[in-house]
Amino acid sequence: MPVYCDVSLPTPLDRPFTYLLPETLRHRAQSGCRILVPFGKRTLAGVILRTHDDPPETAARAVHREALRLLDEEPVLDESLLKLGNWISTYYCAPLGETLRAMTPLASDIRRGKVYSLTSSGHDAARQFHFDDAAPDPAGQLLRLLDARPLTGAYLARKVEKAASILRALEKKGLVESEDRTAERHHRPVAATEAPPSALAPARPPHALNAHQQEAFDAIRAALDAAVFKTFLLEGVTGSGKTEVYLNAIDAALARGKTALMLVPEIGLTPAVAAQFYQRFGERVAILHSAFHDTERAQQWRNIRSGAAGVVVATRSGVFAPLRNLGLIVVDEEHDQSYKQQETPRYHGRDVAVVRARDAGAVVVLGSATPSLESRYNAERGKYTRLELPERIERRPLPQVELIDMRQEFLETRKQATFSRALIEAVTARLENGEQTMLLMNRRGFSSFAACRACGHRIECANCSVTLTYHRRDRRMLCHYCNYAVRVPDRCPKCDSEFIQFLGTGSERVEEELHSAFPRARIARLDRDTVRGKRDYEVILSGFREGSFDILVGTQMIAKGHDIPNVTLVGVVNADIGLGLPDFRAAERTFQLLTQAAGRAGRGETPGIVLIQTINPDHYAIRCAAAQNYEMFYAKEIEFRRMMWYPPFGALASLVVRAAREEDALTRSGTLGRLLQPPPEGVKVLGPAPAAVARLKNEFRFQVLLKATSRARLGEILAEVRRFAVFERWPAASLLIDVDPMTLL
DNA sequence: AGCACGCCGACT
DNA sequence: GTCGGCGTGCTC
Repeated sequence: MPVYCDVSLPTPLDRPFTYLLPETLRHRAQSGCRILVPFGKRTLAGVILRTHDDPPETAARAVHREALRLLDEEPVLDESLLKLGNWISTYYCAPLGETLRAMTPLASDIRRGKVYSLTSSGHDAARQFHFDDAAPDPAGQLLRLLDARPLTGAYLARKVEKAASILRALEKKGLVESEDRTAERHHRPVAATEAPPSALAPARPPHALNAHQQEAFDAIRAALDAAVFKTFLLEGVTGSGKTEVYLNAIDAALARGKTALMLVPEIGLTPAVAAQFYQRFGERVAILHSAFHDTERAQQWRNIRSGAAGVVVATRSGVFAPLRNLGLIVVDEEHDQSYKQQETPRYHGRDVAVVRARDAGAVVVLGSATPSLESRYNAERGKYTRLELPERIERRPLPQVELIDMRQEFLETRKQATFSRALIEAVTARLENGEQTMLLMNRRGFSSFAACRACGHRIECANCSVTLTYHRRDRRMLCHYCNYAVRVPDRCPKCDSEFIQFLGTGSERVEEELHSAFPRARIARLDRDTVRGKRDYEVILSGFREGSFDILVGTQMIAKGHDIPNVTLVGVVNADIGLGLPDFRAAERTFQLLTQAAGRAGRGETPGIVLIQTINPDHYAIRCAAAQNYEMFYAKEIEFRRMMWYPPFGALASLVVRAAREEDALTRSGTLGRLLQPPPEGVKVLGPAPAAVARLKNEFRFQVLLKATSRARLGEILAEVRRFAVFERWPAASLLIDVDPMTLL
């Protein structure tokens, strides 16, 4: 009977701690179970790494304290998931404890009692209090805390005085909602709201596959038969029917007694997508989504764990779903940025999926119309097997794309207009024919900054080195990084001039201009400002699908994977946003966005057209997207990456040194720079230099980029850097390490 | 990271 | 005379 257990705790201290097991727990504690332990003055939940009888080291004066309570009777992380956690922790330079915590979705089992969160109007209200330190109003304080994440009543009571009564008032006003987690530990049936909508109706018969789909599916089926690890890159143009191939592959996995996992981008997991899976697989489907309440997630998790659900559809963190006997992992839209976690552990869901499948001997299908350079390069080197769907289903044509040179438009009209004459004409025609239009404007707000005509001063955020965006609906200038808000100025805060100019059009303004240009059109907008709650997105989109609107304007949200047959026109208002960003992926992202947006047109019977407005009509990302030619783009971009040592060549990591005091950030990044000078063998070092956003949420940031010839070499250097930071007693949060960064901000 | 302890300036 | 600033040190 083991007497001790080694526990990994969610602290930056990157080592396990040993606890004495009380007798009642000795026969029940297993590795992979969560356990409650005392840690200093606090009580923390950690994951048991192993149980053992090893006596404490005589040299160490360690006195093992006693563990308090076992949270799981059965491991929440089995051997293979613990192993995966170790891999993530090493590869992404994240402490194991924090990694394991990110892998277990059952937070609610620990946090019991009432949990409060903001409603969408609560989030709106919270903005007005942000960083408004002059008025330490307790209601504002609560809103501010909850704006970041849901919190327990107990925690809030400790932080804010009279929290309980204020929360009750806020709840009545509809700003706050609460969830009671007392019934948590009882097993309950799946929440009724998420039940299969028509699972009981006669299940939808599978569509017949066309020749290309069949060929792709046959290859996947053969791999499933062989039951060995293999990764496919399914490259299918927009509208080519990738989903049908996935569904067949999942079917085939189930038929072989295996389970299947499908990952989709954050925004892609809509009730409509869920319904598709329920129709095909009925109650065997579990859905994991970060937008669900903890209770819902916990229930789905148990369905998977118990084996009741053999098909899992999930967003990023679903890659840790407790499936046993895993046969297939599908990663849809594998190029999508939302697969990269933007906090510790900064893992890439797609890459973790491949590693998990490798260990499980499972088959992976990565699907996209615009594969990431990494995946396509892997396919080229034979690491992945390429499958192609070069045609749309039912031989529908790809939409016809036309570039509109907005410089020329200006010369001819002498007007700085948002919409070109051609776009106006095309929208008018759609309105007359009862067809629908989607307009992409990939920037939120009304105008992206306000500047003084007299002195040139720009209204900036008090906490970040960025300009504030004018949001007309809120009647405020907002920071898109920290939510700082100020009233819209009518005079320049610097020189008191009254000539304030609002520059840079955003989606809110495009909507407004559409109303003026087409007074009778029914217009909806889809962006982070109109989509606050988890339902808004689907409500707007299904309204559009059902024909309640003629025009849908929005940010990149509208570009993702929807299939709306009556859309025959896609307009890109400004294709140049993002091209100028100081990021080596700027061209790739622009190409992907434009191609995906273009792919929304002409998915029904009537062919579609796409109009792309740009002032860079010669830029290769825009030209290739207009030609809908991935090959051409890849050929060009891969050469750029090769020349510059950027991914997929070598391995990239971003180090960001941050501190509240500029001096601290400067000296530490300077020290780091000197440590990496001269550059170690096989490594290129860029920086230190001010980060793209040099100040963020009141912290100063300096960045160092490491480009290494090999993964192993990068790992060694990063380990050295971490040892150095610990030795120098830098605060754990002052050094951010991002391995395989997706963005350099 | 939290959370303690510990030593120097502006308040009732 | 206290409250409270954040520097330093520890967590089985």
